[in-house]
Amino acid sequence: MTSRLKIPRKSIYRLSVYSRCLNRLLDNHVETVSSDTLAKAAGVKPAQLRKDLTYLGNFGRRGLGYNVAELWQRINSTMGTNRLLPVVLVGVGNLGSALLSYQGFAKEGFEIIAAFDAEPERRRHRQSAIPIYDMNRIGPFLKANKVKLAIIAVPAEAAQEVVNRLVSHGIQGILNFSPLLLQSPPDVMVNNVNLAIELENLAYFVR
Amino acid sequence: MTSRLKIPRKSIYRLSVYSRCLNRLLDNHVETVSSDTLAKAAGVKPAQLRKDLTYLGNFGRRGLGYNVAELWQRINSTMGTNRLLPVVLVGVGNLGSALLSYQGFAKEGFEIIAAFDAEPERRRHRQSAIPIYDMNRIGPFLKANKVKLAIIAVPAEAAQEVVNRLVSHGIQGILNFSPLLLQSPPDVMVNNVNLAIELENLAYFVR
DNA sequence: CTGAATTTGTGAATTTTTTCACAAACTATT
DNA sequence: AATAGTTTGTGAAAAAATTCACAAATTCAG
Repeated sequence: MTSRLKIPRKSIYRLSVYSRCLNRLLDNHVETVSSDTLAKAAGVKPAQLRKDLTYLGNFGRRGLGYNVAELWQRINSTMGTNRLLPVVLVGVGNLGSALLSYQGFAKEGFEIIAAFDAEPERRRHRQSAIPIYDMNRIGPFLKANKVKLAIIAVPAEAAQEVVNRLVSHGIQGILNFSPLLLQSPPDVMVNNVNLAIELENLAYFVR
Repeated sequence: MTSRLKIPRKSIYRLSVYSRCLNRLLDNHVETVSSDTLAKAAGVKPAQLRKDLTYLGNFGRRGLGYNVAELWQRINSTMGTNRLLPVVLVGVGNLGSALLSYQGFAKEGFEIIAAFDAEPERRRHRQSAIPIYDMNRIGPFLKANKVKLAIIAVPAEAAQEVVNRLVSHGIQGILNFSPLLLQSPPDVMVNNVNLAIELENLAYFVR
């Protein structure tokens, strides 16, 4: 029941989507929502939504639906989103500097506490409050701050080396924006975001 | 056999990954590659790779592997990546302006030919050669340039309206960076990239 | 040319994910 | 308090995706 590790990866992913939809319902002071309504908002089938929610326990009210606040609570405590999670960014080029000033992360419970770059002095042009350090300081920093998550947005040719380094310093999750497949130990989870692939994928269907 | 619409979505996605791996092999003047080697590079199982490739026909040589150049050809002609596809960007905020200067797209066969924003005069600070227009000029532009693909990176509250507008002007594929589920007709394909969700997903497994 | 070693292509088995469909639980109304 | 109307929770069915495993094709070394 509460054994968290059994929740399928895809369900986890969708739970995030639900949480986001719930935010909007909370904003609008909606108290109760049915699987049908929420599923529509999240772009999934109602049965799938209910199936996903059963991993969190049973707390819907038949005939009425789910209490928005409670559902939000449950999802977020399961996802561990209630505390701000420290994250570091590696690579402050075009994409990296955009991610630095991207407001979205903070809003969702993540805090980029520092950025690292091979040439930090080149990146000083931003007024962001987030410090940008030289790569060679990353090891001690990660240990001192117990950082477990990293976003990497470095050029393809540097990516693998960065990963090795991060892993050796205890990083457990990596969000990779480099257009390259990264080798990593099985206990380190890597999520890849490849913008070019996303577009290509789209282009195929468009013809 | 050649009926393209039958290739599963996920296979299409992986084909892009293979193509990218092949690029590197081509750079290194490797002539032949086995499913085993390529699969390893792409992070999939060999059997899955071969299964995916059967959608493109049979052209591997048993005992030897695949001709790198031919395989690349086949994948790219199937994916339609041989010609530069025009794309527009809507929303030139933090993320949008990063995408504008992101070199990756052009390298992969896409060309952002224009950007649009509700307040284009605010966005003039970049030295990019790509013109930034006011949103109200988007309709005629899309028609004149036969643009079928759009990237949207606008705030959540504006996203749906932008989609409606794009769709009404013939856009067929949308790469959505807004943290919101978009309603769209079934014949318009939307790929969502939600950075916060990716991180959250990672965070769950990290604890 | 022969035989050992590779590697593809693919039906079939397996696993995973999604969907169905309906009894049970509850609400709301009168 | 009875009835009609919702909506959940979930086994079971279906569909989709992945993996297995092996015959057939081919290479390559000697």
